[in-house]
Amino acid sequence: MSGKKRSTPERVAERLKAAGLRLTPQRVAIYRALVQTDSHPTAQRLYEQLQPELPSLSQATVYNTLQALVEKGLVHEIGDAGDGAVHYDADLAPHVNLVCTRCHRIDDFHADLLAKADDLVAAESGYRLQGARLVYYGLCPACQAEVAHS
Amino acid sequence: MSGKKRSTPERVAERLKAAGLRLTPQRVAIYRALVQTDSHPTAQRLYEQLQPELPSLSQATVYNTLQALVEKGLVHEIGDAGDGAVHYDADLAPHVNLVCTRCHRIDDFHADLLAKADDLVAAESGYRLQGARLVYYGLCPACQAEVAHS
DNA sequence: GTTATAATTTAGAATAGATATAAAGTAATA
DNA sequence: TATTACTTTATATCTATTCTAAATTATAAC
Repeated sequence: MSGKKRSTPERVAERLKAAGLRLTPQRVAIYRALVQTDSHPTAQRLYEQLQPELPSLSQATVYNTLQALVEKGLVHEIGDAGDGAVHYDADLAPHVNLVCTRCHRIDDFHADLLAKADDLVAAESGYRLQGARLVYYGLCPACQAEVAHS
Repeated sequence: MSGKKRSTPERVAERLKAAGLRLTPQRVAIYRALVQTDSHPTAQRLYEQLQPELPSLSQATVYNTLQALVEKGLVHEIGDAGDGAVHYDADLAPHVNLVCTRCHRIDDFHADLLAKADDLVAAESGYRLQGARLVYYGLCPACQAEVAHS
């Protein structure tokens, strides 16, 4: 809900590497931008924001990179906020997103109570959780089985 | 997660009326379809499903109706599940949505623990909550003020 | 350092979910 | 039944996202 510090920018590169991603200027810039903001930007927003810094950046790269980051579990998709665009968040700690249905802003709300729900949900549902927001992302039991066989 | 009964179809009409919406066959059909399913359909899905029953139905009507239902608080937008389309749910009780990042299905998970979070979030954030899912939809304080003045 | 190669970026075209528009139809009220 | 505002419809349009093919580049091996 505030300009609270999110994460250490210096570790952005190492975290990308640790995830098995090649270290390109585009990826570093996109991931760093996400880590440094609380505003849950869309792909378009990131593209516009990084234009000055990376004039050759293409929209496809932003989308590709975001997809890679989500797959590696470095950022979470928040989904759309009624504005028809997907929002992204690099804050992986369990927290509530408050989505304004009028102006489409997304605020954060941290509450210890919510952390306790994670284990319960995971255990009883059979999902493998990939995040803990007010929407839980994960693989359903059927998909876990299919992935294991491939 | 199961074929659990959702709501009484007979009350679909009265609930539409109580919300101040005109009673058209299209609206009744769309709202009833949402109330009767656990599958969190998209606008497109609803359109296809209702084709046999209402051959003249247009996509715009589905979108218009869903928007009206959301505005009146009769259904919730779940947002997209990684498939680029917005999903809808007529189950207004607080519950977790489990979104599979692979096959994009959305399951439900009810937990009493979550109900307790509502009041806390509402009180401390200043939002007026319109729903309680793992994403909370509502109006932010700024929007509440603006709406009050118009 | 070079080189090889597989991943990545790029620009632009293509796709598809969602919205806007204007005309025709219809529910609700008196 | 007549009126009127609200709805529906079909079509055109918008725009977020994905796809494609060619050019580029990060990484590892030499």
